[in-house]
Amino acid sequence: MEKTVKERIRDVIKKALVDDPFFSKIDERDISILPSVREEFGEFYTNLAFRMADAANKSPQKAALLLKEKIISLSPNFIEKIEVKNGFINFFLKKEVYLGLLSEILKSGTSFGHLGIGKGRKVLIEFVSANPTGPLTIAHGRQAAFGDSLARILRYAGFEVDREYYINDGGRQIRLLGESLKARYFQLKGEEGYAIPEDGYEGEYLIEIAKEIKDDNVSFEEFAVEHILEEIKKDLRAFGVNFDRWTRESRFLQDKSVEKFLEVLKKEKLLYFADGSWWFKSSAYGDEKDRVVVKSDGSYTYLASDIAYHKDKIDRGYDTLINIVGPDHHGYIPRMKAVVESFGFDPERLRFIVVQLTTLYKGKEKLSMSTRKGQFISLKQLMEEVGPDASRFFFIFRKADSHLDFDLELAKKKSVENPVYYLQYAYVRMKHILKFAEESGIDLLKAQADLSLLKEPEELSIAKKLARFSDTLEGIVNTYGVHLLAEYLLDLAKTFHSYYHRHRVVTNNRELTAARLVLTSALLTVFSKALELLNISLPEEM
RNA sequence: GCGCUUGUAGCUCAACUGGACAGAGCGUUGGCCUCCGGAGCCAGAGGUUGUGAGUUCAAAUCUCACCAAGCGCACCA
Repeated sequence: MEKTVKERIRDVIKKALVDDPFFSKIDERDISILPSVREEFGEFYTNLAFRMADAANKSPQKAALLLKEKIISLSPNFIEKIEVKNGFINFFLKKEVYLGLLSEILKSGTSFGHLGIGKGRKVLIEFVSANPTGPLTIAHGRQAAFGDSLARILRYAGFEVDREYYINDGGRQIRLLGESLKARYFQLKGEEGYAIPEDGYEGEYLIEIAKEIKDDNVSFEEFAVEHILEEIKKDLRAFGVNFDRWTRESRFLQDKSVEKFLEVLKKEKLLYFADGSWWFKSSAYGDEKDRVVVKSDGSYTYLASDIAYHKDKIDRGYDTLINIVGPDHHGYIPRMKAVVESFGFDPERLRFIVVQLTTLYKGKEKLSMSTRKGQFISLKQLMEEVGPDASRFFFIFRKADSHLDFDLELAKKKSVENPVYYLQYAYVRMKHILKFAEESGIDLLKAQADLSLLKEPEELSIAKKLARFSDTLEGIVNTYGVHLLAEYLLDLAKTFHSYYHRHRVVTNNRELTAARLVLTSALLTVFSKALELLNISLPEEM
C-alpha cells in the first residue's frame, strides 16, 4: 500500500533536514509525527524543534520557523499549510489527501492498512498454556482473547506469527490430578478408603470424567489429562481461538533434551551443585537469586523443562518470542530472561505480557470466584451466558495490565450502553445503506463518483479517521496494546452514527449519492477489517 | 520486609511511551423520531491525574520518599 500520511510527513521532514548537521545526530524515530489534539493545530504536528533547539542553540520557536521554511521550499504537494506555534510545527493537509485515500481503500479492499512493517519476521506467541488440570477459567479467556487478537494484528502487519499452547503434562500437579481422579473413580464404585489427596482437585468435573472410565487399571493421570485437554481445545474452538501448535512438556523429558541442555549449561558453568541440588545461575543475568533446576531427590523443577522448551523456541528461529502470562507468573519473568540470555538470545526479544485478572460483576454485585474448591466461572459458562463476541470484546478493550471489571449484565444488553452492540449496529447500518442504494438502482461500481463533492465536515472527519487506521495498527505493533483497536472502532462508529443523523447518503442527487456511497463503502471496508482483527462477528441483521 | 503491577471525572477506563487547555463510555441534566433501521443523535455539568518533592522548555507519563489496592517472594506449577 501507499505510504501513510504520517510517513509522508516524516519523509518530507527528513528531506528538509538532510543537510542539517542535527540530522546526523538523531535517530529517525526521534522525528515523531503526532496527531493533533485540537483542530486549530492541524491534523498532525511535530515537536522536533524542541530537540533541534538544544543542538542548534536556538529557541524552539526559531528552529521551528527555520524548519518550516525548509519544508515549504520543497513545496510538498500534499500539504495545505504549515503553522508554527510555541515551537510546535502544525501540518494542515490538503483535503485531496484524505479523499484520495477513499478510492485507495476501495481499490485495495481488505488488504487496506496492511503494513509491511513486519517484513516477514517470525514471531511466536505462547498463550493460555493452562495446566490440563481443570476447565479454562475467565482468566484464561482474557489471555486467549488478547493473544488471538494480537496474533491477528501482527499477522496483518506483515509478521509471520505462530500461536502456541504449552501443555504442562508432567510434574506434581499432574500426579495430584491423577490421584484425585482415581479417588473419584473408586468413590463412584462405592469402595471405601479413597479420598481426594491434600491439595488435590475437588472440582465436580473429575466426577464426570470418572464416570467414563471402564477399566480399573487405566493410567488415571493420562486419562485425566487427555480428557481435560480435549475439553480445553473444544472451549477454545468455541471461543474462536485456534492454535498453530501444541507443545507438551513431556516431550522434552522423553527426548532427553532437558538433560541435554542442562549439560550445556553445566559446561558453561551456569549450573552448579550446592545443598544437594543443582542451581541455575540466573543471578548472573539480573535475576534476584539463583534457581533450583534439579531437586535433591533428583527430579526436575518446572524451570528445567522450561529451559529445554525455550531453547527449542529459540532454535526454531523466531525473531521475537512473546509469552502471555497471568499476574501470578510475573516473578518468573527475570529467570526466563536469564535462561534465554544464557543461550545467547537477546532477552529484549523475549517479551512478556502480563494479563491481569478479571472480576466478574452482575450489575453492582461482585461475583466471587474460588478455584480452590472448584467453584469458579469457567470460560465455557461465560460464553453460554454472554456469547463469544461480547466476551472477547470485553476482554480486550482494556489494557492487558490493568484489572478488568466485567459486567455480565452489561455484556448481555442489546443497547447503546453495550459497546459490542454499538459496533455491530454501526456495521449493520452501513451494510443497510449500501443495500438500500443498490435497491434504489445505484450501482456503486458503475457510478462515476466525484469525491470533491464530499464537503461536509463530518465526511472529512470520517476520511481522516480512516487514515488513522494504519497508525493505530502501527501503535499496537509497537506497544502490544490491542485495546487501541477497540477504541479506534468505537470512535469510528461514533463518527459514523453522527454523520448518519445529519446527512443522508442516498438522495435524489445522484452525483452526491455516488460520492457518499464511496465514503460509506470505504468506511465499511475498514470497519469490517478491524472487527475481524478483534475476532468479532459481522452480523447481517440484528 | 523485598520485588512486580496498579492508583486519572460519581463509576469503568483512554491518553499513540515526555508534548499544546488530560479525553471517551456509563450515570446525571436538558433537547431531538413524516426521512437510508431512534437498538440512534445533539448539548450541558463533572478534574489540583493518590500525596509530597525533584529532573525538564514541557510530567498522568521519568527519579526519589510516603499512602492505598492486587499479585508474587518454594528443591510448586
